[in-house]
Amino acid sequence: MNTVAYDILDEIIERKLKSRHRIFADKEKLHPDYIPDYLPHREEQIKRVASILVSALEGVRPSNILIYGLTGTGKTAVTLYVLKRLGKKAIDFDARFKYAYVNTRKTDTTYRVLADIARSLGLRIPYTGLAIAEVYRRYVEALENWGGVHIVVLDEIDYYVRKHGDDLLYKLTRINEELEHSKVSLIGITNDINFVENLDPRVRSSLGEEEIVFPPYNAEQLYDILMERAKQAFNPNTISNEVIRYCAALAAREHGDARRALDLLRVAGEIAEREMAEKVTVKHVKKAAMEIEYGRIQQVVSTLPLHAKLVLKAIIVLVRKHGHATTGETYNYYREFARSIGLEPLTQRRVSELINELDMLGLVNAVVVNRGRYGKTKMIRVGDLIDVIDDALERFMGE
DNA sequence: CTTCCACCGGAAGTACCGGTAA
DNA sequence: TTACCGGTACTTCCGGTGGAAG
Repeated sequence: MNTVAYDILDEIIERKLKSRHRIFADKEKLHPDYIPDYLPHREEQIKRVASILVSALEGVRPSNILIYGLTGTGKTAVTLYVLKRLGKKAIDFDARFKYAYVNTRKTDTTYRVLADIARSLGLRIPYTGLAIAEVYRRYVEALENWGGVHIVVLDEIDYYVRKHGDDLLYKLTRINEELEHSKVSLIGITNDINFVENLDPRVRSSLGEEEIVFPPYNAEQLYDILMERAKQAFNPNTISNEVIRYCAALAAREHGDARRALDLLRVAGEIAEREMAEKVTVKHVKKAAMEIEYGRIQQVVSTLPLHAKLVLKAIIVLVRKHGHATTGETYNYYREFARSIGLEPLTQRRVSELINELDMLGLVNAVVVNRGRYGKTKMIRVGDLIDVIDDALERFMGE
């Protein structure tokens, strides 16, 4: 009896192990953070970035760079690609060259941004406890002791500036005035082109010494990108041109987002593998599109603070009833709901902010409207994913 | 043309937490 | 141990506002 159970288990494990390598040869090649050796349709941008930064190898401070482009247009990939190459060359040239990369959406406080920059020089900075001025002091000190060219990449700076203003940017653009033996160059990456307008003019002119625009990819270019990666990521004969073309077309519809296209391809492959299919098909891609969207919602909803969940629930109930909701309606419903489960409700001011946060997370759509005599409020709507959101909400309501 | 609704959203402040340095 | 720091998650206060109604 036992042997039978083991046989079954063995078989499952064996089949699982076999199937794991059936579709993918090297899934890493499709990972969002992977930087490939070849970036199709970005030769221009690579040249620009590289020609600006090479002077670092001679110890000369390169101009600051501001990079614009929508999500998934290769901004981060190109920047890191050039910096990595330069880092290797620096060894041959015996040049003192280092770089820091900070995504200011993920690392979204002044302290942590500065700490990460300082850490890239090998400093040990505690997670908390120090004054920001102290972290800055240590960074400057380390730069002076080191004496090289430090390139600081601030990715998605529009998010940081919106939240905390441009004080840090101002400080960093002027840091060279305090330095004698070292130099610092900044590379700002943003997908919001308008964001520069609300920068301090001094910061704007300094950061924008050089500006590079990354246009969106079209379907054909996306196809080339996917093809290039698919060759490495998939086993032969597991994926067709048709499937790749389909992924490219889907992503092209969304402002030519290459990351999206690669995600689709990777998840489609995972689904095919799970289903023990021989090949990835268009059907798998369609499933992947759904799975990515559902997964995102589950993830976002599950990490929402309790009161944000209650507010979201209130919105869903009201939208189901009337097709839309306003801040006032939402607040009244939320307040009674919170009281009914023995919670002290938050203020309307705070709830108004929570609604904005839900909007930014893409769970709801809130637009400020003026209804004349009937006042000014936010019109809140929820897309066709309302049922998916509600499902996730029910599942994670008890934290 | 003026009123006035139903909010918006900035500013300042409070409480708390996890942490450091000396 | 004590003084202090930054971040989070709020509250309190309040001036501001576009446009339908009067």
